[in-house]
Amino acid sequence: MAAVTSIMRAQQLLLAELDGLLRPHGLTFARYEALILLTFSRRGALPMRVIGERLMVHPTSVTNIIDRLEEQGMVVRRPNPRDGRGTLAEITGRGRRAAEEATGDLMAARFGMGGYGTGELDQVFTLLRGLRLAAGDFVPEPEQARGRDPEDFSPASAEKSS
Amino acid sequence: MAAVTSIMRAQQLLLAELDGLLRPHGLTFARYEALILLTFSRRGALPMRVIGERLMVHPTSVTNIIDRLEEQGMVVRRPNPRDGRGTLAEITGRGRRAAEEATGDLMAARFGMGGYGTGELDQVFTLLRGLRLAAGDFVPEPEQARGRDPEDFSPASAEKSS
DNA sequence: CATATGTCAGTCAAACTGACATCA
DNA sequence: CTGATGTCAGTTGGACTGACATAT
Repeated sequence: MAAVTSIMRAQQLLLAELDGLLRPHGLTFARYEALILLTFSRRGALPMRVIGERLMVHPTSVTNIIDRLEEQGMVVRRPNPRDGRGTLAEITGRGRRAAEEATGDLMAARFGMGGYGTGELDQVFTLLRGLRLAAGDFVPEPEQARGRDPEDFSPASAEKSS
Repeated sequence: MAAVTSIMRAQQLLLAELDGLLRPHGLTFARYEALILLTFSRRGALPMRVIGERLMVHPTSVTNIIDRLEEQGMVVRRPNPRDGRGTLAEITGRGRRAAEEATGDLMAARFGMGGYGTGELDQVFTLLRGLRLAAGDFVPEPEQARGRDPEDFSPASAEKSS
């Protein structure tokens, strides 16, 4: 139970700090995650369904998140040329700029994990990996290849399959 | 960033599972935490302010949580005899029963941490302890209920400055 | 007086259910 | 036809701000 409480509280504290850092950029962590996901996709665009899968959020939450990003001009909706039912969310120049600036601030604040060394950050990731995998989360490989972004290989395959 | 994402996602998945387990008991995790806190207090009653401190939640959130628990008859409000401004939240028999039954269900489900051994649970707690302490959270002493696992290698470093 | 406690009204972002139109 | 996709309307639980009454 102490472990569960630790995860809950750690998230609560982290989210408060990160949302505070993101607010000046007009973003919340949920919207920031979606923006980063689009940033790392090949074409800067992903089907709504894929965004929901990767971020593990409900379809209506994806609609909500993209609604807000679209109002802010950080994303535009386009019909999916490969699937008449589908909609693509595509990041705009303004979206890329916002993501870039926000990431700069987050990195300067060490993502709220100041005081943790590389080894410890690695332990956190590794320890929680099992929990995420058991729940069907898409978990990237542990980082080591610097040139390759671990989240960059999925969108294409997901698009073709639909 | 991967570590932060892991904490966020782990919490999201855990919370969904725990809330699902608690729903039949008419509880959410937030309300369950408050109930447990009262259970472990000496007199089964605590000032609202203390509840907010321990759970790291906003005063208005405490009001909200206690409102709901009171509507459910699991808690009653009493004036604090020691402070004319203050209010005590006191757990009722029904509240104790609900907490007990809910805890039974959670333990049966291993608090959503099935697949984790004692040593790993200990690592999670120890690793996140530094983050919580840095934010001023009230963190209990590490558990020694079961035999200590000599598995943790860098517990001290997580506690150090941050 | 200033400060602390708790509540109230209202806002906000998010997660959800159920229904639905559309298309594969 | 069934099933997948995305949206809409509405609800819920929680976090928050600002104002406030009351008491230390």
